[in-house]
Amino acid sequence: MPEPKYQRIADDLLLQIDQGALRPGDRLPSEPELSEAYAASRNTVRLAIASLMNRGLVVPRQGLGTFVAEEIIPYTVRLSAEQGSQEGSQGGAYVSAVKMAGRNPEILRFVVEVQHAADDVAERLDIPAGESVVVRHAERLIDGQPWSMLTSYYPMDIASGTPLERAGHIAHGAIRLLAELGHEQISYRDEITARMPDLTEYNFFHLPGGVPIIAVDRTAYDAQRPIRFTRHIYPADRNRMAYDLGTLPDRYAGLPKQPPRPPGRPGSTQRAS
Amino acid sequence: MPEPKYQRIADDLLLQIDQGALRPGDRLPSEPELSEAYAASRNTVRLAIASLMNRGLVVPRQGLGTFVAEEIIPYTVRLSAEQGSQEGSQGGAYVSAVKMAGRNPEILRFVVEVQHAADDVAERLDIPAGESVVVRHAERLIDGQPWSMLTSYYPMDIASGTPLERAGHIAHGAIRLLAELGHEQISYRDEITARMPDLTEYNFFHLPGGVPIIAVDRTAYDAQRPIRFTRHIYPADRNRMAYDLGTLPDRYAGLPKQPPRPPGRPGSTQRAS
DNA sequence: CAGTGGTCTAGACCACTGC
DNA sequence: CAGTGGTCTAGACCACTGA
Repeated sequence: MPEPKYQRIADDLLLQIDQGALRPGDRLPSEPELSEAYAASRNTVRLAIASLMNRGLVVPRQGLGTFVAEEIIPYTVRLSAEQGSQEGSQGGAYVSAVKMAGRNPEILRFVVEVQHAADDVAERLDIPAGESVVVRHAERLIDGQPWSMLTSYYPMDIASGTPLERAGHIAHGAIRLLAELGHEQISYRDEITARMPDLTEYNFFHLPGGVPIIAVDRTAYDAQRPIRFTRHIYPADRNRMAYDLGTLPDRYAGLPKQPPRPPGRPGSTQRAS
Repeated sequence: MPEPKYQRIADDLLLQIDQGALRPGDRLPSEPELSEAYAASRNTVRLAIASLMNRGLVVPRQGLGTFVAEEIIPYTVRLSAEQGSQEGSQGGAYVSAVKMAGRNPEILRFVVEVQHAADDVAERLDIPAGESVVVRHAERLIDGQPWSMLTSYYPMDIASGTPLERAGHIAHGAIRLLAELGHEQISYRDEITARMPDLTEYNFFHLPGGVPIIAVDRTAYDAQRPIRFTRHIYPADRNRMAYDLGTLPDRYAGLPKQPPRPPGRPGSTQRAS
């Protein structure tokens, strides 16, 4: 048997989804129905469905059935700073950007603490591993939905004795505060990776199966040294990151309202089995 | 039973991996062994292992056993252009950048064709959907390993009658050629998303389970309009994207040689179940 | 209530690996 | 060859949902 039976079933369902016979929101045939239709045991049918779940194509709902995943309109996060208005982190920049997009931002579970720097944090801040750092953690919502988690790390010698090491919001944003402290942010490096979520992320974002997260690690510098390291975690199904480099022609400078369909390799909609 | 048995087994194995009792490359106990140890059926054990596979933590090898996934040192892709040396695509920029990192670049399956623009491509190029576009597709290797796939789309009126619509490499890179054609690239927008791989990507990259791909969609502009749209696909387990914005202090300007451990939420190594 | 997916068992045969 | 994971069956009981 060159093609396992469960894969044939999965391919068949996939085809129906791709061709539109099953549209987003539609219910799949129940497991007993599929079992009958393909002359397979229920376990085999479940294997097929599991492979679709792992790719985020279908979502099971207890007592109801299994449904083709709905398409989500991604929110575009602009990560390149316009001149003069550097992008903040916990600060007002996020709130105003989201409001401008006609959506409602909230901030949850704001936590401030002192930790020993892990290897990756220490390397970015150019301090010895294990050194104390001030950590500010926040969880953001948009329109009541969990949208991103972020954690900022400040070198102790910069944050110590400032509002940064105390809980609560920073009046005009952390970047402004850092500048007043003599550490004007003049550059940053972003490092972007993607992976499957860990348990915390999975729970916070209510992620369905088959949805990775995008991690944006931003190291901010003043003229001499790193002044802050921030890790943003975004669920990949409802976010996309954007960088504008150079000056775009005026009419293309805005962000698209209605983003086109999510990227795939055009001309082949087939998914991995 | 608040905790299903298969999840308890998965959590237990996860703990052993996190705590180092099982290190990368180690073989897990065989399924019959686990079945015995946890007083569970083999199917239940397999359920537990499947959940670890879906997160890319373990890799099964037929006839040998199931092994803890090896760590991979990611290659850092610098996506921000330095002034004066705009980043190319199929061109020499990639080859020289990789060589500079002491690795061996190759290009596979170079394909050039004319297609009708899909919605997303048409929107980026600001042309009507279905319009003809010149498509150039390439697959890249580094050190013999599949590393990225890229597809560039050119508006017909720009590429027509030029080397762009013919197969083969462009002498000094496509950007230089575009400039000579009167379309100097002065800016671009990158849009970054992540998702699970489709079948083509899965096969080309030899992806283990639980590894997403990163898609970088770059729209390049001259002073007036979009002149090219490029979609890069990178496997997320061996690549990270980097943007430098502003001028970094000299000693921090280079890319890190030995990247630190992959990002997670520091202080909690637990993964989703 | 009947129907759905979630969990679990106890078997079976196969293909592949290293010895 | 014996041991591994890959596939598959035919049952069972449960928790959850909507009517």
